[in-house]
Amino acid sequence: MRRERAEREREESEIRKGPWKAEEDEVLINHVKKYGPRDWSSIRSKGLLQRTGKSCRLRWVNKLRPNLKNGCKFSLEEERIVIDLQALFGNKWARIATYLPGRTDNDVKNFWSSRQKRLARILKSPSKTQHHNKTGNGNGKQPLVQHVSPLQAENFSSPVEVASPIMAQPCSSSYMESFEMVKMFQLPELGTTDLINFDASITQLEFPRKAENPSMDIESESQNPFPQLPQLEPDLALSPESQELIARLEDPSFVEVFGPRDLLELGTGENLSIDLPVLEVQESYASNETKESVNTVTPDTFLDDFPTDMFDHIESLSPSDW
DNA sequence: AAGAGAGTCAACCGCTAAGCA
DNA sequence: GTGCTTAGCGGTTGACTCTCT
Repeated sequence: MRRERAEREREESEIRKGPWKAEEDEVLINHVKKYGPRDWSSIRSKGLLQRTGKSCRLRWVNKLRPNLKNGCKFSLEEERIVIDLQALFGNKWARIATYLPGRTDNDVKNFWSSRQKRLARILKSPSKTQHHNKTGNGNGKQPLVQHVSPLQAENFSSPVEVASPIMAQPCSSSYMESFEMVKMFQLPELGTTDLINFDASITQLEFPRKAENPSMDIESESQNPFPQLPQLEPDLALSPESQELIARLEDPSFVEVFGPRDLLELGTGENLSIDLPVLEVQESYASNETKESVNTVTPDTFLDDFPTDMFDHIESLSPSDW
């Protein structure tokens, strides 16, 4: 018994852990070249590497595999895809990653957990948000958000608004950066009083063709398979938790963190849709399985991090309040 | 300049399903 | 049918870097 354990310990001590060296990578690559991405455990049994097969596989899948977008931040389009597919599939990172060429499940998972952390941090920091309200340009009288009736909310699904203007920048930046971009526009020139028109204005700046001819997207949108959030009953009593969250939504820092698109999602529930750039997506959405998923949004979706009643009172942003 | 906190990334761990003897 | 091995997946952790105060 004791000998067995000692032997096991000795064996385990021979297993290398931690960061991979370039030489190890080379050995692993050579192995894959010879035998293909399989027989991972044989790498150790042949004495090529002191790594477990599991570790070898992971290294290959996450770092050494060809065509990986290593060191490249998620583009806005990729972010949008992850967000929407997470709402659809739940934490099925490997599955979501199949819609993102060059991305691994680990990438997706890391992206999502970062996002969740950011969200958690924002929701936990009332002091900071209060500070913003006091020191910001606004006098605090004008609400950051305006009430949107269910009827108005329906209009939010216009093609222009659905196709966010600052998407589709390969290998670009996060929501924060894109929001910086938005802020760079001279807001008064946009001559709008609500975010929807504001959004459309940016669309005109960036994608004039699309803005001139919104019907370009109608077709794709009508096929849009992504889940639409259910219309919630207005005038429901808010839980204290929701009231606090709504108070924070009025804070510009919330927008800075999640970006206007996220706020739109929260505000209307009509924007949980994207123009999917990747192949199989449309196809798979047509499947029965996916149709089911659409109707049963998983409990761990981004939106489910919020109390359900809070959406009743979320309203659209006025650019002048930014 | 230094420390704290946040963000990012790579790697490990535990669990499960599939394949096989 | 059962048990073992392997591959794959999702959760978690820890090191490192960046940013802010």
